[in-house]
Amino acid sequence: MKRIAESTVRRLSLYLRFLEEFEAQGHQTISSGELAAQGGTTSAQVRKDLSFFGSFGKRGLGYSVSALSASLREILGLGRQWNVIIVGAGKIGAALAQYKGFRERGFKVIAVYDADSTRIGRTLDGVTVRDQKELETDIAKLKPQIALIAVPAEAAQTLVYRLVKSGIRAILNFAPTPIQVPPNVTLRSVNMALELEILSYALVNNDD
Amino acid sequence: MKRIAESTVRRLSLYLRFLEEFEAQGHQTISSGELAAQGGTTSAQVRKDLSFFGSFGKRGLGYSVSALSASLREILGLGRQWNVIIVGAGKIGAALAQYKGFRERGFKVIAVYDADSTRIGRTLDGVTVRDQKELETDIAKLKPQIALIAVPAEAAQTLVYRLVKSGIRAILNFAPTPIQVPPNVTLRSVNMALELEILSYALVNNDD
DNA sequence: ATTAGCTTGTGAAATCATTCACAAGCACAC
DNA sequence: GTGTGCTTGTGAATGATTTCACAAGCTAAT
Repeated sequence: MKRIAESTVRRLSLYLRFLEEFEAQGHQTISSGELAAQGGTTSAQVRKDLSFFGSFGKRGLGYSVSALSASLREILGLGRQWNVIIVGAGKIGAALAQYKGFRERGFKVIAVYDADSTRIGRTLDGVTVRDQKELETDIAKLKPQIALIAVPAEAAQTLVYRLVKSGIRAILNFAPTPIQVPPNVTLRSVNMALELEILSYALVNNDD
Repeated sequence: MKRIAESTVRRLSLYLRFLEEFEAQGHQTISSGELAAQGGTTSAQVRKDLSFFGSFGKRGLGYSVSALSASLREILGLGRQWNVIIVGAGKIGAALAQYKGFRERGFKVIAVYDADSTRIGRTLDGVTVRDQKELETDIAKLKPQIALIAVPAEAAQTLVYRLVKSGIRAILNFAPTPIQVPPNVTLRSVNMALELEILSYALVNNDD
């Protein structure tokens, strides 16, 4: 299949949220326009996004909420549980470990690691913080598919090498530094200070 | 000035990081190629990004590290302190309130709010959690420019209306829901579960 | 059965972003 | 001062994404 743009995947994920809300409200069908209104996009965009994966609607009627939800879950690979490890049990790592939103979407935090002996042994929402020395053996045993990294910037790249070598193929990085990964590994980064700098730029430059 | 793409602003912010590292290492000048290598982009991209704002380099030589740093800080509006409030003192809000990276870049958390009486009165890194009822009067008095929101999804949109009405013009949203803002307000959203879903998609669909 | 009223799916067009490629400019050596 | 070696700044070309616009298809009413 043709490569799909990340922006498209991101929107599909949003559409799925709305569909679930719609379903909870008891609606049977939804049009591309209604879906678009929720996500701040256009009906043409919605239809184009979906068209990359097939044809899910009925002309004149719209989309079946439940059928489209199911299709999107299938496309996004959400029909299963993903096992996640978190490396770094500082403020951010601990907050992530206890974040309910992951579990609701099928992402289960199965282990948390840190290098600091004062943090090792603590329990976060039922998961005990382990020594990062155990990473390699634990990954071999537990086979997590996704790693979240919330370690200091200096430690991030070295850690990523270790994770990749151990077989991790998807990483979500919260350390405020760019990371290199080989092409068969997917990396996404969330850099909160950088988001604030973009806001700063907007505040200084927007003369609406 | 012509509207600048967000991706460009994001990269400028990254370049600034590298320049600061370079400066700490005692380098005087840097070429677009060196800057690009750090940020995983190309030298042409670096030069194009900068060209939107002027001409900062010397042909044959490259850029003065200190001069370019200063220019980027100026462009990004970082030559000043920005006052930030955080609404929501749960796990994520509390982690944000204590995150050192903001302060280092000139973003000062001056107040934290919550609706839950068990959280009100707690102190997070020198800032006491206040009742969200005080938001309007506090904003009028303290004039923060930026708000971070870390409240439950259901509460987010209503909160944003209140913030906008009180004069906030830049919002960083961590609540896992899309938010509407008027055109004179800049909104950015960080949705962690959504990032994981993009990783899920990649895991299911990448056959490298 | 035909019509009216919607809504999809999708090529084509338009817009936006990145990469190419090269003239112009600077520093240093001789 | 002339030449050599780099590196910038930038139009032009390419590539990617979004928007447009409309034929095709479905439902329900008559």
